[in-house]
Amino acid sequence: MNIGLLLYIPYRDLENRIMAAVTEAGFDVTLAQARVLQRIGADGTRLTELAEAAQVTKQTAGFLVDQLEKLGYVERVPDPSDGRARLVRVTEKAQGAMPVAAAEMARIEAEWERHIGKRRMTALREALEKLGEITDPYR
Amino acid sequence: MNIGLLLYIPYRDLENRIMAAVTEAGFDVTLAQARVLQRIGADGTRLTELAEAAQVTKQTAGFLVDQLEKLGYVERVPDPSDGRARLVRVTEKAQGAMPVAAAEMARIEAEWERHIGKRRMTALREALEKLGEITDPYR
DNA sequence: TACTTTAATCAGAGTCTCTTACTAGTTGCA
DNA sequence: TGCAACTAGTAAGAGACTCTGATTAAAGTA
Repeated sequence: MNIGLLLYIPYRDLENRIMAAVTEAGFDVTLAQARVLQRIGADGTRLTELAEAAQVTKQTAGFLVDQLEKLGYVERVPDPSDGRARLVRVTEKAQGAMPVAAAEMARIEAEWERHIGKRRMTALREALEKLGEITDPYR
Repeated sequence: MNIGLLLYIPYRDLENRIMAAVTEAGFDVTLAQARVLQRIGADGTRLTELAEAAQVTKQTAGFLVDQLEKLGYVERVPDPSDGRARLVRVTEKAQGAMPVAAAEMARIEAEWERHIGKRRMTALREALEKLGEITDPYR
């Protein structure tokens, strides 16, 4: 079976379940918004960096940040080190969603490990991390 | 690092490269169209099955098949076993694209194996296949 | 100061996907 | 047989996402 599909199937399952858990907990974000939200660092992140990390154009990232801002999940503050730039930061509201996502992720990982075994799970992680070295464009 | 991202990064790289190779070879299909095209079986596949396999609604699948039909990559023929249904089949034109995609995929897999080693690659496949048992909704 | 680059935004369009509602053909069962 | 329930597919319309191209403002540089 096609390695692409093999990678995609569990990824999609994970993503769907995490989104469902977050939505269930009352946080109303879309998948695209979540993908951006996820990349925002603790001290705030510039839009351009966000766009690169999420692999979308700056326009798209800006569009999504606009929505997140309206929903109260992020705020834009001036970047003290560069007058042109602004830092996107997550608000307290968004921080409430993080543990929900993390808990669901932990639950899924535990399930996966139970099904394929601890050894295979470790091997999976190791192989993927090594693969990231040549497939991650932002590293 | 987040297992979801770990899965997604190589997947995305693979997909991007295959799409680039197919486009380069003169086949003008979009990603969404390719995702549907990929699932069509040798004897044709019903729209509903296609929608399920690609995890989109019937309407979306129909929309994409319409486009593929206009582009000459697929054709719809009556399903002899059910008067309501039609079978979507790939045309000769589309069959020309398959080897291009397959060749690029083989090239990528070889690269990956060179980087992470034969043993890890085997372990990766094995883990993913086992994971598919619980994460593939269409199995 | 003038030129080049970079961060972000604006305007507009195209693509993808969904929900709801519908038509037509099939199947199960009284 | 005849009808209710189901299934395959389509239609209409809206919303979400993403892109290209152009613009503004601030830095950096010669």
